[in-house]
Amino acid sequence: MGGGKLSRREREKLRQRQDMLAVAIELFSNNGYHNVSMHKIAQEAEFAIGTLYKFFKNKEDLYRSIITEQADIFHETLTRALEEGNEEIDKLRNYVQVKGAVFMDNVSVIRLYFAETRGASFNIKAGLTKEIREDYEGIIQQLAQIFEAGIQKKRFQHIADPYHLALSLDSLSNTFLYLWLEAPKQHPYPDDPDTILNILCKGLVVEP
Amino acid sequence: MGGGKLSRREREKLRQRQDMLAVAIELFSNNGYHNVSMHKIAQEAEFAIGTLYKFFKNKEDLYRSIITEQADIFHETLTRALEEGNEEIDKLRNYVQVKGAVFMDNVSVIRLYFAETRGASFNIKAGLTKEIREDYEGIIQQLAQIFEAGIQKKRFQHIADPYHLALSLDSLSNTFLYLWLEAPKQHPYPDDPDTILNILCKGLVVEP
Amino acid sequence: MGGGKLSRREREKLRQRQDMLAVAIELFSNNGYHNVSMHKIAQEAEFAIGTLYKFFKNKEDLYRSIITEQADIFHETLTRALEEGNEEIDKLRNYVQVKGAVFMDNVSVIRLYFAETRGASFNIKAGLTKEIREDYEGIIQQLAQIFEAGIQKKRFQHIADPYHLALSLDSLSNTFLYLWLEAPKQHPYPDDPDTILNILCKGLVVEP
Amino acid sequence: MGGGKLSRREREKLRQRQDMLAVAIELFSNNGYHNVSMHKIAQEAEFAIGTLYKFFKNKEDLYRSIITEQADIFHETLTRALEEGNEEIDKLRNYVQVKGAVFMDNVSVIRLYFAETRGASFNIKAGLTKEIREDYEGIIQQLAQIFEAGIQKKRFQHIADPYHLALSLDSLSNTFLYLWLEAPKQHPYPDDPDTILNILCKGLVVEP
DNA sequence: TATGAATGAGAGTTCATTCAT
DNA sequence: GATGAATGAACTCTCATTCAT
Repeated sequence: MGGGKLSRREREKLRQRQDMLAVAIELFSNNGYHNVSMHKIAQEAEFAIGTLYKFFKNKEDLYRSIITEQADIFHETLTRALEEGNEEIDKLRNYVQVKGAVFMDNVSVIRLYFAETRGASFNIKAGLTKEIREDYEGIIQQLAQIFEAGIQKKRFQHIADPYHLALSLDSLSNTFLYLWLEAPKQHPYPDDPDTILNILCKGLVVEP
Repeated sequence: MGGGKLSRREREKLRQRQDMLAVAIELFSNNGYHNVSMHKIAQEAEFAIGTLYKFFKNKEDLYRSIITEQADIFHETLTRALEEGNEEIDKLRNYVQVKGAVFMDNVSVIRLYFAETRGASFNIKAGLTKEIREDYEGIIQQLAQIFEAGIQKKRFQHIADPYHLALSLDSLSNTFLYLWLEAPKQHPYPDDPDTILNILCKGLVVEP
Repeated sequence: MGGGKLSRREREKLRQRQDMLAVAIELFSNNGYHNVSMHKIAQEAEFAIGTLYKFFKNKEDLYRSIITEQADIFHETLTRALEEGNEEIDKLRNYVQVKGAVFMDNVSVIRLYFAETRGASFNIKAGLTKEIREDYEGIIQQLAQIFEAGIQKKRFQHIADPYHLALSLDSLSNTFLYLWLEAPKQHPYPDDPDTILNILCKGLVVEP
Repeated sequence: MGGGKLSRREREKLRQRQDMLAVAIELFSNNGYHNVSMHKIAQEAEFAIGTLYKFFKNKEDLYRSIITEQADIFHETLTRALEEGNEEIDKLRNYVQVKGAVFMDNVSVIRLYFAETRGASFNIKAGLTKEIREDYEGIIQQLAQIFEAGIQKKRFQHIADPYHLALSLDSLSNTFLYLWLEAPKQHPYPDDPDTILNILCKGLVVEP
């Protein structure tokens, strides 16, 4: 992002950190938090165990770093997607499309993300989840407002509570992402966001 | 259910097994697989640890038993719900209603079920999930056939691939179950299945 | 002590506990708390590490058990010694003699005891020491009262504050115990307690 | 001390060494050998860890340096105190007074010193102690000779073996130093050395 | 047959020490 | 010469599993 104002040392450090995180994401994603040891992560990342602990003060901190950093990226990207476009329907299309893109670019991390936002994540430590869920809730609220605005502007029918509609749209896009995740070739995430929106909106949009 | 030919001994054994499973479900559901020890389960169920191992050959086997047996009950119940009613729309209504009922009666187990079918089931051992997913897939296929039939009978608009519609309906009901799970009073699971079906079907059903 | 009302199981357990404590005392005494690992203790006591942790919930608990249990025995024995005899000088003689006997019977443990009551024990955990030091202080107070009584009865000269005299007597007996500890044959702890008492009391006792 | 032939470089080095030692003394004294890391020492002394290792080949060497150098100062000071004064009683008074002064000026170091000469020095490595104990033994011998001379000159009564008297005097002054250490205001180390000497000598000195 | 004491592999974490820069 | 990032042996502690009683 920014200029190149980091010293060689700092750049090197950042790269090491990224390497460790990348390995950890892969392992956690494939095996689950409790089935991955710090030694395993260190080994796969080709660092000594002590080095790993120089970067992350403990296992939970490493996990927390993954989740919060990745969630930040997702949430920011999605928030921005929801702000672009004038028409409500365009914002929704953006959301579906961008969500697909960003998740498909981060396959490994989404399992962890899903686990934290939806699944039975047994709060590796209570509170971790809280922050993320609040961000997630923020997105849903944003979506809900878009639905509400659309309804008020008579663009959408008032077929359900806007908050429910928001959750539903998110849920539907997740469904397609799951499908794709399990068999990417057989079930590609739709290029056209209307494929997903139609399921929700075919009866939603007020025909002009 | 089956005949009545179980000896007193066998009945006693079965009851012990049920007791163990019930305790394990509660513990796993509240704490997660890795945060529950075999000792804890034995203790809470008031059996010796050795006795627990007489019934389940190891921790994974115990977990697998819970998941598969409970999933069987769910799937059977849901399958039956999909067979009742003549009109396709009634079958769907049944599904949404029965699913809500059965899940709300088994709060503890659904977290585990969700974890296995969707989110962060890190395959306690690969293959566990497979069996359940196949059952789950069966339900979805059944649902898909109902949608397809409805479309062919011109009861439903062909707004999307029937398989996608099936997944979507299931996903929407899950969404409402999650909501209820997190705040039962604030977000009751709708009494009227149309609340959920409308989101999907408002534009789906062909107005007569 | 009491009858034999312990079951075979309980007796066995007690014996195991004693074995573990005995090994731990020896190791801690010779090497210091931080230079002895739980594995080492388990190994020397010929138990699995897990068994050791069945008896003591952690390393500190094991150490605490040693110190408090042994200190209890010492303090009780010394307290009783101070209560026997009519004349103050006899009580002091008793103290010096019994202290020598009890310490010489528990060579290993006294290093640990000294470390906790006097030496620079860096409070394996603050508070451990507190309890023991209070017991120790109790002994000193008892001694001080004896000196005070002796002075009031004109048996002793008032050559110093009774509390200081109490500490001094204790300190002098420690000095002889140290000497004996380092070279038992060359520096036997005096059979005759007056050898020690004279250093303090030659000018203390009022000649009749 | 020696000539003045140290180069600026050498003087600088010496000062750095002193700084490191001073920090280490404080930390070891407050926390104990095993609860202080080399990193902590380096950090507090504001040197790089590598620099610390340039001055001391390992942690033990650093500790050994503290103990031996400080002990040297103490022993030299005490030895000189024992050489001043004509009368034996004055030498003893000097000893008690100077020992109090030097210890009270070096509070931090005396805990370590006590640990090494008496209590729970668990031979950070056997042999460390040896050197110090020999020095200490030297002091005690010197004291013993003073007692012996006093006895021969009929200044002191022969109430006990001179060596025992020497140890006893040292022990008594330690007792008062402990007291002061734990509660400086409540238990000041006596200004008048006779407060301590009387406990030992009230009956020792032959009244003229 | 049911029991639960005993086991020990393996987890997370620390820190003395080294050595390339 | 000074630095401090990197190392990995060793520590404390847990818990799934076994087997003699």
